[in-house]
Amino acid sequence: MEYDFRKIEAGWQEKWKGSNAYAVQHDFTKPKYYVLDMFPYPSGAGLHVGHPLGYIASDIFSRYKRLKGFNVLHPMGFDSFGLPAEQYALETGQHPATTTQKNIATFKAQLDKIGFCYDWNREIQTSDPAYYKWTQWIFLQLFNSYFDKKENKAKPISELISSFETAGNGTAFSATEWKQYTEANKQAILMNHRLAYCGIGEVNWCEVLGTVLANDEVVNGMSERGGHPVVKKKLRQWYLRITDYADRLLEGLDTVAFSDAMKEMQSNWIGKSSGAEISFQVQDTSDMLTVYTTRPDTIFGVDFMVIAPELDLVNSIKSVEQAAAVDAYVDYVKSRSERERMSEKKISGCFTGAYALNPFNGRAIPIWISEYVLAGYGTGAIMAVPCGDERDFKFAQYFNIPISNIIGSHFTGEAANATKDAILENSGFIDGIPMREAAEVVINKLTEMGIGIRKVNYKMRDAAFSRQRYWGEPFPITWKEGVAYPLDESSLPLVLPHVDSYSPGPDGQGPLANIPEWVARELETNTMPGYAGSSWYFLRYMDPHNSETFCDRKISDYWNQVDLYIGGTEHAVGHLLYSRMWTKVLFDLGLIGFDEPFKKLLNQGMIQGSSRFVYRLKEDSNQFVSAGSKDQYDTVAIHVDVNMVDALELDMEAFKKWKPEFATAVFITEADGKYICGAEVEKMSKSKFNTVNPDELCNKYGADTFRMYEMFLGPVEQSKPWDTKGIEGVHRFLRKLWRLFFDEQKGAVWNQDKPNDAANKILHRTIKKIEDDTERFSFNTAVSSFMISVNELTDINCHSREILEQLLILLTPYAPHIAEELWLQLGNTTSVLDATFPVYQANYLVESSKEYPISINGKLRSSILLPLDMDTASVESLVLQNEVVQKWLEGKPPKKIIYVKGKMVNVVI
RNA sequence: GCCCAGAUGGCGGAAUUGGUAGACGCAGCAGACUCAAAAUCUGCCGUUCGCAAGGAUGUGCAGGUUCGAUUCCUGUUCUGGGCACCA
Repeated sequence: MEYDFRKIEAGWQEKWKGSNAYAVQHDFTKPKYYVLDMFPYPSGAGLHVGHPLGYIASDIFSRYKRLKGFNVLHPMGFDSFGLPAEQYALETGQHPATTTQKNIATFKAQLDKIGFCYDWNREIQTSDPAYYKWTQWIFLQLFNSYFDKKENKAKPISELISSFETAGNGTAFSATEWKQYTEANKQAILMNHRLAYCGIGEVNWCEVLGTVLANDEVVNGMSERGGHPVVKKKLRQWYLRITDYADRLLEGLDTVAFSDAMKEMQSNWIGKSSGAEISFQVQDTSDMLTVYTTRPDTIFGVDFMVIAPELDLVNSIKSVEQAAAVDAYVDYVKSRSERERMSEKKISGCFTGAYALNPFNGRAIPIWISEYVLAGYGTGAIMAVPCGDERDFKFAQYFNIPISNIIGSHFTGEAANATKDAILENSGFIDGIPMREAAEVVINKLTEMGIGIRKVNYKMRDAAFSRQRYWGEPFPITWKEGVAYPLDESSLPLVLPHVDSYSPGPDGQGPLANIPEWVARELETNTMPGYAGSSWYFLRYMDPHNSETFCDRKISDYWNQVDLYIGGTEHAVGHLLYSRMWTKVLFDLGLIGFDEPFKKLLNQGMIQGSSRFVYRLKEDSNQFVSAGSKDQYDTVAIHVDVNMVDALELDMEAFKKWKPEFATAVFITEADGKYICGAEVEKMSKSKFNTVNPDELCNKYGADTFRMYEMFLGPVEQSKPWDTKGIEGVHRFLRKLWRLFFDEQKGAVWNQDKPNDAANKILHRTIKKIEDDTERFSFNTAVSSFMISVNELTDINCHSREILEQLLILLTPYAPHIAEELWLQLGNTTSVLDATFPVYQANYLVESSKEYPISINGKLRSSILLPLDMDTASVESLVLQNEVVQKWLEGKPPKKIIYVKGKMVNVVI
């Protein structure tokens, strides 16, 4: 009987489906475990081998926890709103809903082939009205809430209104004044408090295309489609007040098991700093220039000011002489994306002709504009201290601005020194004070003078929450006379209407602005961004069909936090921060019982593509030269489909058949007649012809082989290029495992023999290793220890059912199909999915002696077998008697002997 | 530019707490079985000197700490991810 994996896998997938083997019950008496993957965006390209890496890891862990007796929730769904579907609709006229459904069907078929244990009854799709009804509902909760800074939590906005009605807001208006305000006025004030609010933001605007572009669609300041100029345009936008949660998002990091790198990325993104906001009088005007600085102690070292070119202040302070230069520079900056501005190495800027006055000595400080100062951070203006800040120093040098020194010998004039350890010089009233103490003194003085305050600042900005797009959740908002009103909850979902054209609406509005009925109802024409649906989807899986509420509180109390969340680091600061914020809001409003969504986060690495190239001669487009001699010609590298290249050797016949233009290709080969391709690691993408389809591998080798091979590639967290070579080895392993049970000629070879000590030792060592490795997500080493144990059981000719049965349970999470089949063949009547994970027994692994490595001066020279319980003196004397040691000692006594019990011996001479 | 991560044989990787570098697998080489092939099995397999025994050298690069460093520290190079409208 042979290992017919195709029959076995198809058969079991069918049976498991039929028996609802993966249906999850709300058995509140069982301990729960929630394993979640970041759900995919169902792109038209289908699944490639990079997607399943994390899914396989989570599937293994889910199945492992199930064997360990947990009630495991392991759902899957689709993040099905998004730009590519809309783009595709623009190009082909097909409705995004249609193409999205088609793509989802493909994804599901592909996922099912790999044998995942999803409970598809719980599938969610963010573009399904039954789902986004609740996305809209949560948006309304955000809209109807404000952040109470005293209590550091969200509350219903009605509470804020009643406090305005009874006590005003304390400073700006009284209760009486509030009551006299017009409705529009009241709403405008409330808008400043809502967690979801409207404001003005800048977008990438392309006049020619008449549309707003994503950063992705802008290349070098031009639109990707058509290459038209892109400028920034101010538009009304929705925002989420995530900055109010900055501190809690920071503190929450201490309560979750994310990698240190992940925590650091998030905390850098939030970018909390403390310092002061200082207002400088602009010379000969009544204007004040307010800067944010973390170093108020350096105020006497300020040699110039830099303000963001887009600030309105620029226009009011620029001098007549500088006006033309300033306007030209502002125009230049308008054409630059924020990314370009931040990564520009070339120094640029323009003097405004205006001066600010140092409040302590009245010194006139020139005010410049430069693209490296961004309007969105701090006050959009900085005080530049070239002796203490590298960028300021370079700027001063470049523009020949004289540099003052306030830190004495700490500043050489060659480079800035950001030290905080200097004693201040040339610093007026803080002369002679250590910098660390001076900050405090300066802030107090500024506060006294009424021109400065202590200020905590965050780099993080409020999250832009609207898109001028069609394929997203409509906002449940109507506009009446410029005031936004929420729709009644009972009218949800506000269904995305059908459109005939996906072209943008007038004045940068989205396609919804083209629908007369929509506009007539004064509905918001923006839609929500891609991350709206993904900010709370982990909750909906718990209670996916509830039509009364987004998720029943009793149910969310049971399933609680996601115990293990698996996904890529590319979501480090986007999705993860947004979903953490939403969770905190829902918690504050009492809708759920926990305020961090993900207890443990595992980041899977990205599987990159390994591209292959042929080199076409520039002078003759029909000739292709092998990589070995390409330098002798003038060539163009062309991507070729990796599936027709064996390692680096091109299948020349397949290449000729690949595209008609290559049918008569002529090859300049290596001396042995082979055509060798060039190789490069790049992102896996259809356009680079480096994608490998999991379906084909499942067909050829089976899902179990594919699963184990993906794990065997290396640590899940690590990024690596895909290479199909090597999958044979894993397949061979499964066949070898099969042969422990069945012989092709003889049939069953497994027996009821009592296992010997050697077999038990192999089994129990494997139990321990698989359990340890699985717990620490070291799936690659787990696969390797399966290989080792099968090799060893084969070597000792062990076919004992008692051993093999336990091994199958261990293998179930990794290779469920073959495990279930062999389990059945051994005569079991229940599914191996519900078996109990074996318990490791230490007594089989007790050793009494160890082969110790013997080093001389740290270099391995020999080894000696020693009893583990031997005392140090005896060990040392035995080691010294060893002839290799004696040879190295040359009769002299050793300087030192280091004996680490159970590890090694090192003789120092 | 800024933030984060990574680098070990021909290749993917192992070494879990500073203690035998290269487990396991791929590729390769030699052999067994076979009419032949496939499948399977056995042996070899970092580099280098040596007939061998054995030695030297070796974890991106340059230093340092230590009896001992792939592991810790400093600097540096390259590669990957993110940088707020791709998801």
